[in-house]
Amino acid sequence: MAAIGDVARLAGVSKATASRALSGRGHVAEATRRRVEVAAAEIGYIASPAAASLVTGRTMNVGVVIPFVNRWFFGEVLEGIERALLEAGYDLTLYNVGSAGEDRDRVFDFFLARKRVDAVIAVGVDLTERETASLDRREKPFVSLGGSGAGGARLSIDDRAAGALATEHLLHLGHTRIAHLAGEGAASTPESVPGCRREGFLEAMAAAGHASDADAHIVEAEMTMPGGYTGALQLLGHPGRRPSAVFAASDEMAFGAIRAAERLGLAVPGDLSVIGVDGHEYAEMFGLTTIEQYPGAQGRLAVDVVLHLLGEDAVADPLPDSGAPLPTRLVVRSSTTAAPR
Amino acid sequence: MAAIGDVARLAGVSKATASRALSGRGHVAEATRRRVEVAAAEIGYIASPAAASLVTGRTMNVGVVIPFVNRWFFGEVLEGIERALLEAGYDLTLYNVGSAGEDRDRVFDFFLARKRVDAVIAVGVDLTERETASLDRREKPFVSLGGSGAGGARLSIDDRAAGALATEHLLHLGHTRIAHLAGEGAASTPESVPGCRREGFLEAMAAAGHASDADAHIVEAEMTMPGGYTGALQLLGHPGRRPSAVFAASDEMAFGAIRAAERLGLAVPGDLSVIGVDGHEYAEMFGLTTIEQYPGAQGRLAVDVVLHLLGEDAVADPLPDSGAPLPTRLVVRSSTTAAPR
DNA sequence: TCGCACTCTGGAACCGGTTCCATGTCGGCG
DNA sequence: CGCCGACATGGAACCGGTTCCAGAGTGCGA
Repeated sequence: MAAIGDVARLAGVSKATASRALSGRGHVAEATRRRVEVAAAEIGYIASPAAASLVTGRTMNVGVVIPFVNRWFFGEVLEGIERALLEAGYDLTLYNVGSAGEDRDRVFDFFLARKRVDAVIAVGVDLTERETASLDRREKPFVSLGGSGAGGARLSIDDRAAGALATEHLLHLGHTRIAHLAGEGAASTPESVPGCRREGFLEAMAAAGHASDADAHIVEAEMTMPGGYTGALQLLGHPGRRPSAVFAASDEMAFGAIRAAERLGLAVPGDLSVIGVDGHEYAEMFGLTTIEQYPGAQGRLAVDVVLHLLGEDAVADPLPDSGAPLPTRLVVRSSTTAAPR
Repeated sequence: MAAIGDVARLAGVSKATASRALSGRGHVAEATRRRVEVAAAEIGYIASPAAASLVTGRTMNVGVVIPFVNRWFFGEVLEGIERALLEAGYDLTLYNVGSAGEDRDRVFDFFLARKRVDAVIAVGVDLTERETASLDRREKPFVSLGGSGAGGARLSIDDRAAGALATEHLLHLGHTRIAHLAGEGAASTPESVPGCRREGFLEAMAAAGHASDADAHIVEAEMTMPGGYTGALQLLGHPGRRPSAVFAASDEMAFGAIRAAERLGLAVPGDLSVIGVDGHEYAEMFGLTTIEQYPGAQGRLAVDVVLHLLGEDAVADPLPDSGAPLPTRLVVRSSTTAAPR
């Protein structure tokens, strides 16, 4: 294998100069630099990142902890992160861990604690105190995107506001019997993403004077299409007090709800209005009204923040106010309409 | 930072012995090993992988090249790979690159060529000769899963047979006007995954004496739900010669086709039978008949092969015959039925 | 003309492990 | 009883870069 010593010898300089020439740090005469570069190209020299990180302490590698890759929001975030890291010359090490468990502990204690990553991005993970402490102790910067956990930078939309906005949209259309397809754990963990969206729903319903109705019309389910499907079947199963509108905690759930409604012979939006959250790429096809968030952009932003934390000065644009929620937008399509009188 | 020298000193042994004790290689007295372990735990010692790989040449890291993470098959494969690598103590570095382009060259020339990964798994990527040559030159083992490319281990289902099987299922049900929703590039690249499935379709149709019909009934589209939706609208748009069955190249396309049919007022399977390929987790919900493959298991298998190539002897079960296609299974649900007379 | 600052370069230490080789000890066997 | 081999351990080299420090050469202002 070609080492930097070989390059140096071929170029007739010392290892020190060769290193400076190739890395661009320190003073090297232009002619020398060129000679070194030619020599390096000639023998197909490739620097050993292991050797470099041994002395610099940087691995040029960012760990990403994410509970799913196969749900749209998460996949999209992951793609955004990947692209941004690639551009910055960083590698992305993937840790696909979900709920607490042996695997999760293993990742935090063994993989992340090792010196293989310079920083960590946690997507949709509610970090425990022990976990953030472990990261802090190793002085690893981390940002969490759409998940709770003290310490570190935190990025997320205002899920409470999103839930309220979606509900208000339905209220403005004249709906009063509005149901909510909540994500798992919404009731038990109010500070989680599904929890906040549920809170927003309850708040808006209460403000409109429908507090008592609201509680009874919440069903929790997996935030997937089948989850939304079975949840909606439950919600719509009692012909007597059937809701005229459903706020689904995610677009995938909303798709499932639409399908369930059609299965029951209910027209959307004629008999049932449906609104979701995400801005899923299939929303257009389903004609789904939704609160768009921009997961790809969120991923790229998380990378910006992390690079900034790492002291990478290439991050040109000033970061947005930390703490300010990420942008969302209500997009009205054909799945919501005025309540039948 | 605690280094192995500190551990050694605390335990009253040499660096060499400490290293042997912690890594488990070579002879160390049981009592000594215990002393070293206690010392390491006491000061919270964590080995530097950079230092280790500098001398051993192994990074305990596998690169995964994958064009999408947000399509079900790919996401599922990725999760399978991740889990298996984690169990084996390897890290997974993700390279999300699709079609040829600057990014792709950059990944192969810059990222993969660097010595950061011990091996590469390419999922659904048709490797160019230049790319495989580059990997070979660096002596990096690689396996490609569901993609073409000479050299290296190759894992995939028999896509031609899958296409034929799906078509035959429809033929057995008495359908004769069968359309095919093909994936992009099916016609132009016959050895690609969509290409093989299309070949299988044509073969089965020809064998049944419907060759002339078949050609006219193929539409290519993105292998996604909207792709299947718009493709199906095209296929079903001419009431005169409307097909009575559709073979979609992927389950996601099939879902889109089902939705398109319903949008057009066609009952599935009454007016239109639909079959897909994948065994998508939503197939049950849609009642979709499909050719199941097992992407999660495929991912794990790819890891087994790669670890075997790396000389990891922990791979217990003997690998299946290389070259033999991966298993598939026809699962009949409610989206296919006998052709209307 | 001298001195200072700045550029360019090489030597050498160092990062933190692994591994080769040498040394020493001990038990078993002929 | 002596020898051989297995086991246990330490010393030192080494992996391949980066960086500190020192020294040489150059240009410019006082």
